[in-house]
Amino acid sequence: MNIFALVDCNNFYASCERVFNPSLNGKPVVVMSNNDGCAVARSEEAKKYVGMGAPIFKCMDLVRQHNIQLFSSNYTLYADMSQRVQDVLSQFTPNIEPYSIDESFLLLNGFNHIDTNEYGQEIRNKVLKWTGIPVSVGIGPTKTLAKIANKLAKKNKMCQGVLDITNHPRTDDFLKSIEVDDIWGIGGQYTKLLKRNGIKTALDLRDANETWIRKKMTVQGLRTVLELRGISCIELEEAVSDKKEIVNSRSFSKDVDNYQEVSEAIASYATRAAEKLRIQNSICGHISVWIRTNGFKTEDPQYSNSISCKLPEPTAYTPLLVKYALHLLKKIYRKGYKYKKAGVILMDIVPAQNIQFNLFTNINHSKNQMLMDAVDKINSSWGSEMIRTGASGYKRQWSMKRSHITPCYTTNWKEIFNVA
DNA sequence: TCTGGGGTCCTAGGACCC
DNA sequence: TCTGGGGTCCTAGGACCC
Repeated sequence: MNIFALVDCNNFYASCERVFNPSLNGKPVVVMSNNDGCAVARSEEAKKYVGMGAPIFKCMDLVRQHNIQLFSSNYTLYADMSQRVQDVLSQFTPNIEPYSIDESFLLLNGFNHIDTNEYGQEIRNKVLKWTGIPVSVGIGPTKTLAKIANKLAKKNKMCQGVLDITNHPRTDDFLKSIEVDDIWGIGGQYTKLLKRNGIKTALDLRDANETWIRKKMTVQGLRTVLELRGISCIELEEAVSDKKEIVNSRSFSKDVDNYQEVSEAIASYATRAAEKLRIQNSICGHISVWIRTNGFKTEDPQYSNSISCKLPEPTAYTPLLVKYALHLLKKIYRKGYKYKKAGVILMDIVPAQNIQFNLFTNINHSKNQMLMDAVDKINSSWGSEMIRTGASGYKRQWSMKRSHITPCYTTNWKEIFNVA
């Protein structure tokens, strides 16, 4: 039998900000999404005032009233802190899967001789001591059950942040206390479907009819049911796999009503997507571009469209990808709308060594490659977009708003010590 | 004034081929 | 009056995750 542990950082982004500013301890802290749009992380103290995903501009009264500390998100900092947490976790087992920026699955097979609750406490204490980040640990025989155990460990003060529900005499009570929408794999649509059919808790779902579930919720739903029964269907994925699709998209900080600015944004997004593509040493064969107006402004005329094309040969060469992205944008751009959001998607991604040169194009691949290597090196040491294509603009008034950003404490000493 | 961004998997249905 | 069937590939869209 497998033993999975899910280690989840508590209120991760808010906790990261606190590590470098301990005066925030005990105070309500909220970290905002890009453009300082909505709440994406809240300290315990802030949870009663600001909902998850709540638009911040609608909460400003409460923010002032309770002196809630607001932060723009700083993903450079959070990614580095995430790596530190993983480094600590990897001391506890060789089998580890970083699942998201704030969660990791650990496989504890063969650890039968130890008390898993104690081991969980050790993990918790060491991560806190070495990184400053508080975590919760849930343990169970499947990933889905480990997720549930983690939820219960967070909810229940008595657990002190750790709960193992493997062969627990109160398993049925535990499952009964979990609503279906709190189960990993059950989102809004399936919750509606299940509740309509009298399936309200994890216990109900565990005991549901397999055939019905398969028919209504595909094999993925069936897997969830089996996992609730303790049958492990979702394995640990230790190898970090290459992305099959790379997306770069942003909302603009203001409405944009001219082609020039939208095209700067698209060029800039294509540039960033191409960088990510090269980081995993891949090339792409398809590119897609989309734009849309602000759906919240129902009084404005709305437009949204997307378009994609196959590239003459797979590439990771920024100038070429920018050229195609702009070519596609021209086809879907319509005058007379106020645009709010746009994106570039790279698809048909394969390893760079799989390149099949097109006999009918005349491209100097090794020269292009050397140029991209040089640009990537410079940008990674001197800051992203230090070198960029002219098409991505100079003034860039559309670019993201981040009014409450903290320094990249762990990765940029120049910034911290204010060196020019 | 102000409402995030980046991914994966599965299925149905159309296109196309023999 | 009569108008095939089966396989495969691709894409769009829907569901989910953090």
